[in-house]
Amino acid sequence: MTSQKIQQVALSLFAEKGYDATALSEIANKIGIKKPSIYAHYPGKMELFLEIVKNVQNDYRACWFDALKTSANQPADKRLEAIFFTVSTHYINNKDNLSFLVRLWLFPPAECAKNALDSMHSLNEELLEEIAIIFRQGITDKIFHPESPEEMAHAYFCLLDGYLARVIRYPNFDYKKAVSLVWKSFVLNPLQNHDM
Amino acid sequence: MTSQKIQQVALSLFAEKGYDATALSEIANKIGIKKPSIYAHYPGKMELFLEIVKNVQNDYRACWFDALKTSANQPADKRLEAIFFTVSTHYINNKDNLSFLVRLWLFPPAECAKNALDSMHSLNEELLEEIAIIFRQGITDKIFHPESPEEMAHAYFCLLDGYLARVIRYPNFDYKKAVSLVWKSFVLNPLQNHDM
DNA sequence: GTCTATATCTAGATAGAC
DNA sequence: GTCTATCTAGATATAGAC
Repeated sequence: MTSQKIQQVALSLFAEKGYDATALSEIANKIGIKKPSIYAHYPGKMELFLEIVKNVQNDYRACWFDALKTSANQPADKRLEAIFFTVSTHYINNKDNLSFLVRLWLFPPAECAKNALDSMHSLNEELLEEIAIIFRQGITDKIFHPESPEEMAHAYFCLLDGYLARVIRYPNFDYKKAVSLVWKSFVLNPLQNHDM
Repeated sequence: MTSQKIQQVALSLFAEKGYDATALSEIANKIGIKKPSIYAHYPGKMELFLEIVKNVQNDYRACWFDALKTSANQPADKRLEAIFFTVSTHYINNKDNLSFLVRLWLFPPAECAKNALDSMHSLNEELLEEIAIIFRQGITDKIFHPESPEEMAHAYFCLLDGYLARVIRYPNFDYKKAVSLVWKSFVLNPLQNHDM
């Protein structure tokens, strides 16, 4: 279907160059149609963009809740590690989605900045709370030292977000190797495992 | 001087809305002049942008080398902590510079992407190497376990970059408090300090 | 649904008076 | 160095034939 092809090409260009620097004519050229044909599928550029936003956010949420569900029966520390690996691997294999999402989160188009930030914010708060729950459980189970679970969750996201941002700008890095070391550098198990 | 005022307002707008979404007329309006007057100070929009790039990069480099120099007589673990605090504090107090720099690094304007990425890349490689040197020294001094210093440096930047990205999107967060916990979550001293 | 042709708008940039 | 007036290019979007 042409609508899907438009979305796919638009996602890639929006991810690479951003909303403002991407012309509808460029999208049309890449798929071999003329610019006005796009308007048979989407009312306008912003509507096309927001449709992609919706899909990329749904993919993000799906990836997270899959990781949360799949790891549900593991202890807190192993669970956090599994989620880190699952989410980062997902985005190493979907770099367009990764760039689009990070760009949307940090620097949304000025034209829809307020709404985009609201939706990303609530999505992030939701996941932050899920991670805080795991830290809280880990503290109850005496796997972690008793610190603020919310702040530990923030620290967790600092590392994950920093890692994903690096994936964007160091595309030739050996991620499979790096992810282990990055993860090992994060204190997860100070009560039991003092030798790493 | 008017040139300085233009740069200052342009930096703030480029940081907030990005290069493409910022109009010269908007810059002019904010400082109470008309658009063509800008051309008496800069040959064009891109030249103005690149001038700001140069200054923001110089500020970044200066901040880093100041942190490196000031901490030079401390042991490796304390040194890395001091640098983390110095650099993050600098950018918490200069949010325009922070947004501009992160935007430039992750999503430079399509028009100058190749050159901008080249200069940011070499700047980052330079700092990555400085941090790797500190890790290497720490391994020699038996402060750290013997891992790849380069990869440890990458992990260090993952945490720092993730923290700084979070500063952009959670401006009301208590950073002074958070930076300690974020830092404590990073394994620095496994050979000596097993109790954090 | 796709096309050609065109309307409309806005932005960067220039000319030239003061 | 600043202004008014203008040029030009390129973008979104629309009209209407096929």
